[in-house]
Amino acid sequence: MMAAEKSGGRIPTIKDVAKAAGVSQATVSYVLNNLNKVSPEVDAHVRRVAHELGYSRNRAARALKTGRNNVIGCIMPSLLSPVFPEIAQAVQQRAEEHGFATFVIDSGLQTAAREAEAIRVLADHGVDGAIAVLGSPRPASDRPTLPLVVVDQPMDGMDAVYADHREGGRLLAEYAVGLGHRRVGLLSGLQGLYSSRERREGFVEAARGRLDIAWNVEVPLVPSLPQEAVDALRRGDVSLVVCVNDLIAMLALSALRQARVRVPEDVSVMGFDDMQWSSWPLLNLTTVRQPLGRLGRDAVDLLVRRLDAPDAEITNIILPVSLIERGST
Amino acid sequence: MMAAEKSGGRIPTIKDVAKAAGVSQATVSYVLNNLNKVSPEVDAHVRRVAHELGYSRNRAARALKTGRNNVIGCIMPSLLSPVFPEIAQAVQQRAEEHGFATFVIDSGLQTAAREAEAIRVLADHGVDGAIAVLGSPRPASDRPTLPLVVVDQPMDGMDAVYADHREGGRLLAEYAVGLGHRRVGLLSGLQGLYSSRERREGFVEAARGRLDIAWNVEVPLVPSLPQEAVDALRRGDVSLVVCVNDLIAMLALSALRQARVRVPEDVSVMGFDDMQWSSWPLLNLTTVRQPLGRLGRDAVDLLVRRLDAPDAEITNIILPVSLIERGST
DNA sequence: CGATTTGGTTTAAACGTGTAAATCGACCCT
DNA sequence: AGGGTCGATTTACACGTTTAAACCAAATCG
Repeated sequence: MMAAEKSGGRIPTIKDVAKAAGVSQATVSYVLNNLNKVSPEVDAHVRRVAHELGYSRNRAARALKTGRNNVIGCIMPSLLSPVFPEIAQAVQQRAEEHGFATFVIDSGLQTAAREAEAIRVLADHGVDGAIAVLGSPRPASDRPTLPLVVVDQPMDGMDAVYADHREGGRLLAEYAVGLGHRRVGLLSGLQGLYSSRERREGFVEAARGRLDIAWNVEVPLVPSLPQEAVDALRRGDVSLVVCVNDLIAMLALSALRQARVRVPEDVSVMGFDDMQWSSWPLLNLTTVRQPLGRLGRDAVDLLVRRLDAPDAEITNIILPVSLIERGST
Repeated sequence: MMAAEKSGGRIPTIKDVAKAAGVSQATVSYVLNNLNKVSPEVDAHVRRVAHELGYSRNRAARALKTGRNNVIGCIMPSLLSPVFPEIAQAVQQRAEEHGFATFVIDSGLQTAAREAEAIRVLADHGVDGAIAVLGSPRPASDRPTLPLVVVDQPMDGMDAVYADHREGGRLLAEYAVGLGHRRVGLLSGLQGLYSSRERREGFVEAARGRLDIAWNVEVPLVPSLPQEAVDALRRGDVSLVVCVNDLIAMLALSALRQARVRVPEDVSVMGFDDMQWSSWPLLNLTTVRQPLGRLGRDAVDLLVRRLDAPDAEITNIILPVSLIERGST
């Protein structure tokens, strides 16, 4: 009742507020942008009138003028894996602290084309920048015109933040040796992905001469194991299975369960990521933790910095990882 | 090289294109909006020039004129539970088919305030409408000025699409009776939530006189079980535990595992949702499937219909559910 | 053959905002 | 008292589009 109605149901503009308050549009604009250019009494009055009218600034118009939308994008290859939502959540929270809203986009798994598309859509829809977990090595520089912070891998000419995957692989190997394992199997990720490659190489390097890698199956990102992997697990010729990430570890646990192989009595399993569920008793997964929250937060900080200073020098942030011992080993 | 540069590095506007093509802005606009108002040869020429210049329409400006942003919001109480991402993914895909981009927002679990905030943010940021899974019963009608389609529950005066939760509860009860269970425990959801309430009531109604409900613990949405629930599970005085959703079923399985209770030998477990993981051997959960994908798709269809016809009559879509038998019973 | 239609194109006015520059008073100083 | 300062406010233009209305030639018609 008190609000709206005044101008015949139309949505109020700055002009309406100005008229109602008996000042100019500029004054209203100054007030609402918190530039303290106006006297306290006028300020208060304008604010009251604006509130009474239920006025809110039109984003399109202000974006048009300022070239800023205060929206950032967050491109994730999937929301179905639990890892990415954890990052996305951190991104969103930090972005909000900076006054940005977050636009989460699921770019899907068939990397190259859809990622470029996602970037294009974001740019078309006027976001200020984006943080992205990319599958493809290069971001199809078709439209380089969108400030991007890459997460989970370094990339030429771009800000990036990622965990020390190689060190994580090393930690897993050291721990396995310490536990007295000798023959191990690897469920590695697609070697086209930086993180998968690094993790595997870190492990293999540290394992050299101390662990026998009986087999090594490359598992794609889809949430099911290839038959080859299932066969390998069934073979029972290793005392430890090292997985490129917790999701695959979970699939491995599933497959082992189905094959009636006990964990950790018959075989041990290790993962990577320490996603939220890994600590649950049902999984209870020994794993390498990468600080997913910090990954997202640091990425946002980096992006905001870049938006403020487009010519700042490129920054790479490498985050530490740590081994989490649980019941699967 | 061929692109840009021409106007000194500045990002090209419609004016630049017009000048370069030797026509008026209006003509360019007509061409690029696919209104066929211009002759084929001019059309082709304008397109070529626009492409050469690397021109793309400025969203802020066109939003300013048209009042349409071609963006919809998708408000989810969490992305960490696997159910919501499944819906969100469906929403995004369908929205894209309609030419809308999707803005996923994690409203968090502490319902009321943050949901209103999410709606406000979306409205402020100029989305055309939103589809929302709400925790609170009423959407804080502070700012009703955003077309909303509610998912997972009906709501006065709004389009909604949701599964037949009550029928789902009934199915669970029938199935339990058929299996010969007698004493059951309930891990129900917050009774403030429509879906939780309906599921429980459907079950209780159909169970009346045929099943004894030994206990009933209300579990909040956080991903851990309250002590009371764990104690009840440990008591071992029931042959079946019925959970309000698969995530809680998963927690229950975890707790049972920790207590060294075997499933389904010692006790059976049933869930609700049929989220992606429930079919995995590790869980292998008997559950009621609600068509998560259709939920999202229908919601989007409803929303675009409303955007095109703001005065269309309110529609409620109720989707069927079905029982999925697996190994946990 | 002049008047009317028609299709293609342009002109020009919005859309709602931000902000530099101009304006306006009130106040101070010599 | 008159010129100068300074702070508060307004004027007025720009941002990049869309689109109704005007325009103009060429084709059509009575």
